[in-house]
Amino acid sequence: MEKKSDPENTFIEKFGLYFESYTLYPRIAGRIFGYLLICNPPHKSAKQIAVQLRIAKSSVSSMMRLLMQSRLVEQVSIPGERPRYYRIREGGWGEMFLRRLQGLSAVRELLSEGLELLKGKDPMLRERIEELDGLYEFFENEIPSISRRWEIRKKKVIE
Amino acid sequence: MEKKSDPENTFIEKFGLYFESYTLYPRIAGRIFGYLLICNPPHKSAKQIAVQLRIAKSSVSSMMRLLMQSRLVEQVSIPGERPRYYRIREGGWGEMFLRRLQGLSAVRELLSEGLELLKGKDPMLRERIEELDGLYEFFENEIPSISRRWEIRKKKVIE
DNA sequence: CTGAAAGTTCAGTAAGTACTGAACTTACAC
DNA sequence: GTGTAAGTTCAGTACTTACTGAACTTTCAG
Repeated sequence: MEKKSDPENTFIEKFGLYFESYTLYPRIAGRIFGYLLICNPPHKSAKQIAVQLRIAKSSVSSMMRLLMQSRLVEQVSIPGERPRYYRIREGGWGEMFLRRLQGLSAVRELLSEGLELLKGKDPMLRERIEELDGLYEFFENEIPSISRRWEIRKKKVIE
Repeated sequence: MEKKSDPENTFIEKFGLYFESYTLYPRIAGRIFGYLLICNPPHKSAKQIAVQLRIAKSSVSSMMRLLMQSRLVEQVSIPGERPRYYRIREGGWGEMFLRRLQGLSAVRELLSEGLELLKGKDPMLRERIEELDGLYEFFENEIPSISRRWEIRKKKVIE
């Protein structure tokens, strides 16, 4: 009988909670990702994951789809072995991170609708929204140089 | 009888949904914030908000507490008038935005627990986590210069 | 081919949270 | 001071989403 609160499980549970609040994916997806971060070997089958985390294989199935779609996880096939294995996809998290940063300024479209509503009224009334919009405009402009520096830094690490 | 889908309400509802998914506050808090972004005059009492948005005054009360705590909204008092009024607090959103960026790298602590678990094992196994940690380390280092540029840009707008 | 394991789908339930309404406390205009 | 409106609290309900289990389809080792 396996303990439920060994360091591995503690890490997995914490990561699940983190994942839930930062990525808006279900906790269970985060547990799986957390497990794939620390398991040995680094690839596991759906069955192994279900058994290890004590979750339904249907949950594993749908979470795997989710993690594959978001390109955080990839499949590995092993010759002569029937099940497919899953492992963390290199660079996947970084790509998602950047995608999220880029997505942040999507709110500007909504804000312009707000400005539209105040058209013709006292310009002072528009300042509330313009301040907010200015922030996202600024941030939008920051992204390209951030990603450029990130690419450079990645290369340096490889060398 | 007031229409439910005039442009104001559409904006408020959209903003509520946006708020919910990006700030992790309840949708109703976003509706209130959205209303305070477009209302005229820009300050409203709890009662006015409750009536306008057709929500319980208890909800307004607790959401106001939330919005005040996060410093997105501030109170205004008007002499000879009993109710307190609320309005968008200048700079509040930007401060929250920065706080969130700064908070992002909190995950590094968790990641170091993960590395701990792989101590003594094949160094290759650690790469999954180190890559992730490297991303947050990079981003952490970016924040100061981003906030510096944001401060500069804010000053320029005032001039 | 074929049986058995791998993998998917989906209806139903559990769990968590947002929101309300009613009962209450507080504050101030008179 | 006092009555009334402002404002708070909280138990309960409604709503949403996560997760499961069972029934199903697919895949492949033998």
